[in-house]
Amino acid sequence: MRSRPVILHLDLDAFFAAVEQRDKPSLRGKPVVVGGTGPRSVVSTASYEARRYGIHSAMSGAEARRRCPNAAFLGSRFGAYRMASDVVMAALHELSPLVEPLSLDEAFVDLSAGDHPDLGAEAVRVIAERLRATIRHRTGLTASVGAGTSKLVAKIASDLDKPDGLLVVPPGDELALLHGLPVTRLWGVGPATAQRLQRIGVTTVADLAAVPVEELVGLVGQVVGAGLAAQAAGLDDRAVVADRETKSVGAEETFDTDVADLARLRDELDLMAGRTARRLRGSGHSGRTVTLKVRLHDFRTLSRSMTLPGATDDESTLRRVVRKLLSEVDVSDGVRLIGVAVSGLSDHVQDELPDLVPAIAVPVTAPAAASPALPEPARRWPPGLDVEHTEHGRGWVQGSGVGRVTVRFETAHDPPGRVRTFGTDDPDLAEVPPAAYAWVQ
DNA sequence: TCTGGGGTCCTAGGACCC
DNA sequence: TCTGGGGTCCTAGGACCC
Repeated sequence: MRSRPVILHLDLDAFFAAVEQRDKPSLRGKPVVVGGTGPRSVVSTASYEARRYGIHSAMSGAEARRRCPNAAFLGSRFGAYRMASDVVMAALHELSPLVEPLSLDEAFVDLSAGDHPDLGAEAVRVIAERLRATIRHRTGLTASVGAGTSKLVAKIASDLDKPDGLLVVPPGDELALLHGLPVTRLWGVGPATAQRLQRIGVTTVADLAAVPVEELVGLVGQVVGAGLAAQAAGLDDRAVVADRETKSVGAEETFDTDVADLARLRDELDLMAGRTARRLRGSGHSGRTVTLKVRLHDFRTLSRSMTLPGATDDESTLRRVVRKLLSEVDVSDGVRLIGVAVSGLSDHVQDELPDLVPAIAVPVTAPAAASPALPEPARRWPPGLDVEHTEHGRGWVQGSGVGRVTVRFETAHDPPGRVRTFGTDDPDLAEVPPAAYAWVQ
């Protein structure tokens, strides 16, 4: 526990959807859903307008469409989100070197490591308001900020005054704040734990605080049990940790329909192994433990792993290991997801000695017959994609189908723009990377 | 048309070593 | 012919988070 409210938690409001509304003026004030466009996809983020229809993160796209068929359903534009996130994280680093990102849109900051003469509640409020204004100016996005004497309190506080809010919890007010909340607001209380707690009559943090630690430990295990007891008592001295090390890297994919064909599964597995290897190399890692993840048609999830004598980031090694692991799983009833992950990471890529990789007997598949002159794949125009037309300029894909693509021509600083329709093979139309947001002076 | 994709952390059992 | 205990590594599964 700190004596002053020096821990900030910042959370960008409806982040992905807010970036879309910022960059697509015609969608401002309207229900926008990012994700949920594919047959088995789920919602990543819903704008506040869409939330009024009951749409929320992790809801299936089908359900979201049922609730609000007229919402704009867009694919993710990670490039744009990443750029906005980088600007926000840079603003946080101006306050303190101790910044711990939790995701693209969330981070803790420990102000006590920064250059601040006064960190009383009122001074912290001023710092946080200035931060929110800076972020609004540089990114066009709103952020909610919570501040308190611990991570626990700061995180809860940022959530209590959302969106576009600020709540500084003065030292001494922590328990009063926590005890009124449902247990599900605490770290580590998901559906399973919430259900167990409910069975012993615990639904609020105040209820939880009345339960002896030993009983909690018996109910949910040593670590979670002790953690819950501490949170209920308002005790949390976890440090803000900058530069957390990556522990694993992987790639996975859910199929539109279940796949039972072994050759097809192996092809998909090769793709996942390739993505994983590229990501490993991109982050300068290599790892020893290779894990295959398989989700069966009935949603049961299996994993098979193998630890190699030495660390690797090599695509063909991953392919061989993961194929071997696949041969240990019965996939004849169909598979809905397949994934590859590498853990046991080393800090940097090592020279791989060939004899470190065990010889693995892999079922040999006939090499694909060299197919002459593959037909040009059809150009894909997912909704939300950034495009540019030689005559009409920049815009985004509003929809596509039956050989046509509809584009709205507008950018962040325009008024809502006009819509035009083109053939999907129009040579004047091209995909472009997301534009950087121009800070308005 | 139920249930993504990127992760982290914990538990429990068995192998193996001292 | 009795039988320990601690530590580490590996594997599989599950809960949880954004």
